[in-house]
Amino acid sequence: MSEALYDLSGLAASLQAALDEEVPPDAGVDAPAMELTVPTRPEHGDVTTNAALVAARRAGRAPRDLAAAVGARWMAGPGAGVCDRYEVAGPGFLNLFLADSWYRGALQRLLVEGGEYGRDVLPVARRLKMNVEFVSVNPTGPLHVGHARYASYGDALCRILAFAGHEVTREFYVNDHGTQMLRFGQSLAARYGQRLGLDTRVPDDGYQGEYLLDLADELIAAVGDRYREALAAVAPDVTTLPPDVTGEIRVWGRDSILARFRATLERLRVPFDVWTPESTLYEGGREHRGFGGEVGQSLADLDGERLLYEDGGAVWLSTTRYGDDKDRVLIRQTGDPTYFLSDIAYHRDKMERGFEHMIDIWGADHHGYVPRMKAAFTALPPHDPDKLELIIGQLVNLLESGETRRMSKRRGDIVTVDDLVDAIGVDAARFLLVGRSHDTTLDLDIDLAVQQSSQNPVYYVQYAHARICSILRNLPPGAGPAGEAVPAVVVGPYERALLRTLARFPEVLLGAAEQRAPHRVHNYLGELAAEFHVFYRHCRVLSDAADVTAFRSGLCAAVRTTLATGLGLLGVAAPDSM
RNA sequence: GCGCCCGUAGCUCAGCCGGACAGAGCAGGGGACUUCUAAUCCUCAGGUCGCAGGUUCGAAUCCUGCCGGGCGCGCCA
Repeated sequence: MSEALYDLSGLAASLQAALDEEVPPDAGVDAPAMELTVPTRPEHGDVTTNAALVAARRAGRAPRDLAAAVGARWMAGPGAGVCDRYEVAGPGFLNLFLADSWYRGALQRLLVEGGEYGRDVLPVARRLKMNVEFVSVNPTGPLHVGHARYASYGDALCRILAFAGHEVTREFYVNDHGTQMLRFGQSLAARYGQRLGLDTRVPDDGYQGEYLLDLADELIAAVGDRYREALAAVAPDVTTLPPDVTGEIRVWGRDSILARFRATLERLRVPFDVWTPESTLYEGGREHRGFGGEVGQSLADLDGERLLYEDGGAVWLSTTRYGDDKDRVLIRQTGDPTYFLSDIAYHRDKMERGFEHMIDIWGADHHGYVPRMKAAFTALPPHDPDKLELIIGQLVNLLESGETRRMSKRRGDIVTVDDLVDAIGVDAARFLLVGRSHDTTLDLDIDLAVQQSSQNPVYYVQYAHARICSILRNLPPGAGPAGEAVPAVVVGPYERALLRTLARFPEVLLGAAEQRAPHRVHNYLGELAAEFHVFYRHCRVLSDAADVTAFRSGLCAAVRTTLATGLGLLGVAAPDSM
């Protein structure tokens, strides 16, 4: 029997072949794909397929008759060695009751694949050179818990996409060019002045947060009173400072905050490959409409497409040509570029870097921006909207003992990522934040999270891993899984259940990657851990029978490896002991 | 007003590219530690899948319309 049969996709392929022999596929018709699943109810078999239901119409046969025919054909062929019996049930399901030999073969596969189990589930043809951009916060203040969600989601997604076979570059776009940065620089300058005893004031529309006082202290430590005179000359109004002074302060502040970002994200186990500052998009290159760099090139491209026009002293892009509901300004009346123009240049830059697919992860408060970004992207060569995928993550509602708490960075009223990690730890935070679909608003009650952190489901999963490590440590010498050899023991119900769950892992990963849904891995790990804990309660691993010990410890090793792989994909540690 | 997301057990949410009597965690009731880690296991209780239509052999899942909540609709980012 070929090794390929000992996993779900192998079984599915052989059943598909039997179906195709029974009902030759119609080249012209795109039939819905058959599915092979592990049913929740044991009487529905070890695995079940809807193949006959899906093909019945095309075959012009009754689903139950077709299921019986496919079952008989399959059992006479590839199923003979791995399946005890089959049943036709319900409207036409084909339920398979697998033999011990299949389970032993499945375990053997798991042991052979080890830590590689589940890797590269994507067919080669569908693997892409991808860029995933996420977090991308203005460097004007600390990262708050909302950012922690996108960081955790984006990071887990990147890990999953890469594990599934894509080549992934993780990127942080730094908005360091616009009005908000200007206000940030002025606010920092004012705080710096205050620390030097001047009566400089933070502008009304500036950043009032106290963290800028800390930053001002650091600035003094770095440059002393270098800007004192300039500030004293304009006090209390910092908005009239010479541009070179605010510029220097702004850049220093930006770099200082970016350094903090890096430290916090590293702590959260969210690494980035590339940090692209918006300001660099304006540097170098030939000028067009007064702008150099990637920005100038983008303007030239769009002019080439005849999509730019002037109105009211501003330069507009005709995004309506590509489905937006109104045109958008790229260059303001004042001559200043809009954020949108930078963003267009940024995406042009990513395309030039050769990515076959780009994912941007944005917060729901930016979703209104999607049509114009799509339109602009499509307007640029190669005019392919499918290369850009915009994922909108819903927001985090911060609750305080049941009451919604509003956060505002400019007011400085925030709960930071570091606060969260201090309170509940990285593992609990990451597991909590990717446990739900990105499409659902997440209610986060910090007090409750702290209170409940000890019963966070993450420990349930980690405990299963630690338990297995302990068991394997207690194995007498030579009693462990004997390499890849799986003894011919009878496979009991708990072992079977565990192996079926293990067998689902590649499909779970594929679904998580395709649907951009890390929470599927999260949920799967809970199921696998539960299945293991049940097995542990009912089956003694270290037994007197050498073959049983070898089989069960092999099974444990496979569970441990899969747990470790899955936890790793979520950025959560897999401890050897707890 | 228009657009996007959500509405499933007391709470927080899975399931949603159609499939067999709707799942988990937490909270609640009752049990199990001379045994490889009790951060565990077993068990009980708990639901008009927001409402109403439609498509289908089959709808929590797809379509339409309502209702409720969140977020947007700047020459801010």
